[in-house]
Amino acid sequence: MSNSENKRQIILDAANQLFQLQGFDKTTILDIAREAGSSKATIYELFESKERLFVECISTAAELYIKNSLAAFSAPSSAAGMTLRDFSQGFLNIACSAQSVAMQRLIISEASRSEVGTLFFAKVNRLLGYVADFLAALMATGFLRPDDPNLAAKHLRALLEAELIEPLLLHVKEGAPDEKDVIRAVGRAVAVFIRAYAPANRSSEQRSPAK
Amino acid sequence: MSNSENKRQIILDAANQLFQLQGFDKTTILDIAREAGSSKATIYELFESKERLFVECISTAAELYIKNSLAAFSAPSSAAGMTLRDFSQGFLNIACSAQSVAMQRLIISEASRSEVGTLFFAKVNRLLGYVADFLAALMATGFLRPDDPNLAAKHLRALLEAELIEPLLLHVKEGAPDEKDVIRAVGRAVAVFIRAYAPANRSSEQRSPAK
DNA sequence: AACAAAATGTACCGTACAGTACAGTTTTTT
DNA sequence: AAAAAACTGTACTGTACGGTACATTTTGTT
Repeated sequence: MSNSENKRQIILDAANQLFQLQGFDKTTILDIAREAGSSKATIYELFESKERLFVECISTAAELYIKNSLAAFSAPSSAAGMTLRDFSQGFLNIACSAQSVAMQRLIISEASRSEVGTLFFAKVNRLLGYVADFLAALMATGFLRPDDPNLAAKHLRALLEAELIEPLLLHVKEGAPDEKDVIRAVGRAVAVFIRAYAPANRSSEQRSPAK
Repeated sequence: MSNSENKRQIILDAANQLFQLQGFDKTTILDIAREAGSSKATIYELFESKERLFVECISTAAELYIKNSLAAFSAPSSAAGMTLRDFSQGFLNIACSAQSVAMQRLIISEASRSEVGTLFFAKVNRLLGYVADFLAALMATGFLRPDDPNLAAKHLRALLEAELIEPLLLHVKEGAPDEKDVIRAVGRAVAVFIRAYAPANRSSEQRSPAK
């Protein structure tokens, strides 16, 4: 029933949960063992050290974060019905989730001690690369003015995160915001982004690219 | 020579430096005592606990962060020669400094355990309030389109931080970026901001408000 | 049922640190 | 110079945890 691969996954899940809930230092190996219904000895059998276990947790969580954010790009109606809003909505929803916020806090906390910072940075850049490609396409169709798509991607992300992320990261608000609030923030951010990157002659009132 | 107030300040400075360098957990009271040329006993004479000492450090650092960011607003040529760029330049320079980055990392790290998150959030909101007032004035003069100035302030800040902050926070890059790079990032962010918040009829090529 | 492999619980080692107590030393005040 | 105050170094308490070793139990296989 519970072969070695299962145990490993169970321990990873437990560790992930506890790290996100309590941070790296305050989570002990014994905590993880108990949560996983396992033992210290088994954890050290399957993982080299607490640090390696941690890195593996973060790596998995970060990969999930990126993959979920990219979901909009691999939707069936990819080329046609894809809009800026679809991606933005999906991205901000993911970014505001309790999981993602906890992960980001963890990564920032341990960045100076661990390799997780570099690891996450690389994954985020991959994500931004995809966004840049998408924006470049919009520039090619004339929906957006021609400009550096990589810069535009960073600006879009920044605008999306402008309203909701900080209070979560600073633990002023707990739990993901209402879906309604996310949608509204996305609307405001995307509107500003489109105005900023609109072609020179048109400054607003254009919603859908290549519909 | 060294009265009680001096000792207190010396200890605060030492603690501040070590907290920023090593984080809360890895900095011991003995470290701080040694760095301050003092002793554990004296620290516990002057401060209630390690946590209180920490909060006082962060509070001071955060206050300085805000005050420095606001420097542009209290410049002598305030009403007249003040431009969006002046503030933006000053703000991003501060925000990219090793001090500020370390402080932000510390705050995020300890936000779930300590009151520093709420404390910092309040101070940032105060800063954003001033920025919003300034932007409201620009809207009144017609340099910017009328819109929610508080939202505009958040968007401006987000755009300013879009390029340079994350690699610092994630410890991918160390030390403040070149002044030149900061200036360039400010230029790009401000240009995008102005386009986004430009009045409906004009979309670019307008640089100075109320010159 | 018998054997092998995996997993568990416990005890242990070394280390580390917040906070306290205090005796002795230095500095300041009178 | 004497008295008071501030400061220091050290030792101690209590606690905690990463990692290892191992004897015992559970699980899976033939």
